[in-house]
Amino acid sequence: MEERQARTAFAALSQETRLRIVRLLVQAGPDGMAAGAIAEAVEVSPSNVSFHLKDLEHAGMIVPRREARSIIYSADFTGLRDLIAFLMKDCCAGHPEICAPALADARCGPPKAKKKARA
Amino acid sequence: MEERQARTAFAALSQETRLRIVRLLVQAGPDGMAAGAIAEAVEVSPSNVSFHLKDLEHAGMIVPRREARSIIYSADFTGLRDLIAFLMKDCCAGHPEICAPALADARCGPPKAKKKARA
DNA sequence: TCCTCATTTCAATGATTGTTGAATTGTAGG
DNA sequence: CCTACAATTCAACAATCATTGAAATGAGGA
Repeated sequence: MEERQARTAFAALSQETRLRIVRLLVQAGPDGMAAGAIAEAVEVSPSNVSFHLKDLEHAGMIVPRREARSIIYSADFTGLRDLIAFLMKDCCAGHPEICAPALADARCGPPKAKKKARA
Repeated sequence: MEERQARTAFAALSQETRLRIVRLLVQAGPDGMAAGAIAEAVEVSPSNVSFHLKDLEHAGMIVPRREARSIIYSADFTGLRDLIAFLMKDCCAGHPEICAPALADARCGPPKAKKKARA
């Protein structure tokens, strides 16, 4: 992933409404959600959600598809994956020992049995 | 990491000069670099670099220490690590199989022997 | 103490970005 | 074809952010 594209993605995720949309769509999974449903869920006007959806799409964080009268958006897992990879490459550049703990800490999937309070 | 803090970090990394500073400091490692040296490296005015350094510090991406007349900044690997963890938690929420490839792809350390063109 | 160097702070300006409501496009059903 | 509905586009305005140069702070050396 290029630096410019990464910056665009970071900018997209830095805005409250947009980050909420992304998290919502990640939760929703591949099925995605219609623009209207997203607007309702995040409580912003249709035109505003449309504005942010376009931004997220441009940033490669979500992907749209038409379905009847609705437009369904879903998380672009490839884009998210690439962004994580970009960040890790930077962070780990020459210092793998420092970033290795991130992997353990991020532990994909549901928490199995936390050892202590460690939110 | 809280969502609000993550947004601040994303915002910090979304700006060209700031992202360049972070990457520079990651490369520099724990020794870090003086503010003046950073300004020279990224080719912006001292006051401007100071503005961005403050922002990055606030975002938890870099950490300052005084050394004689200079102020030395270095990458905050803990902050970067936490941001990666935040992104992975989101991305992987319920979909570990989708994000797992990110780990292999980000491969900490120098590339060993790429199989093909896979930019 | 006085002087110098490194960095930060400040105020002003220009540039981006987010929000709003009205008008528009595009899809489906009667 | 006409109506209803989903979503987007547009123009305008408010708000936030980046850049600049001058002035201020703070640490060391003479």
